[in-house]
Amino acid sequence: MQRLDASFFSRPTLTVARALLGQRLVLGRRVGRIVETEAYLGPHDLACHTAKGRTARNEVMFGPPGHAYVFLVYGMHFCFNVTTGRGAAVLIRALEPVEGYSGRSDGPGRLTAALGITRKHNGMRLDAPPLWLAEGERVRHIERGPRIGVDYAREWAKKPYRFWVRDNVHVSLRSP
DNA sequence: GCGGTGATAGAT
DNA sequence: TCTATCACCGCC
Repeated sequence: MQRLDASFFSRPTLTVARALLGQRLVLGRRVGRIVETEAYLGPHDLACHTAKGRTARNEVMFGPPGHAYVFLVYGMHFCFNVTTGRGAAVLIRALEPVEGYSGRSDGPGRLTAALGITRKHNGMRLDAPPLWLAEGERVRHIERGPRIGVDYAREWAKKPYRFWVRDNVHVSLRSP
């Protein structure tokens, strides 16, 4: 499988969020195809963690693009993001299983559990094993809508920064 | 629709 | 130190 490299991640965050659809996320022998993403644009985006300033938790988002930003939410679920630099990142929300694991990987918490992604992967580069992204197949139809669970972000909550593969059954079910 | 769960950040 | 809050999920 062909690895995605720095030139892929060093583009505008919305571009990367769309381009990640159809690509493969690999951890060890486990492989999933990305079918749903959300863009978090940086400190000016009130839904983005970096909107509250630069902290130890979100530090990796200010580093070079193409690294993992992993955090724990609600005390039990890890969320996996791909950094795009300058305080921005793309949340991976759902995977279609390809090989190496069984069970569901629709939803940010479920996909990290399915692949075995935890806090220890935070800050890792994504262009080399064990955790990396590989070229997948082209996506025919992309749909977009508001991001999930960011109602606190006022007008930013309505912006259509969530992207998914049309009619794919592995897109997470929660309605906007 | 609501509770479980714990790290985080800001207040005290 | 205390407390509100949180890119969620599973069971009611």
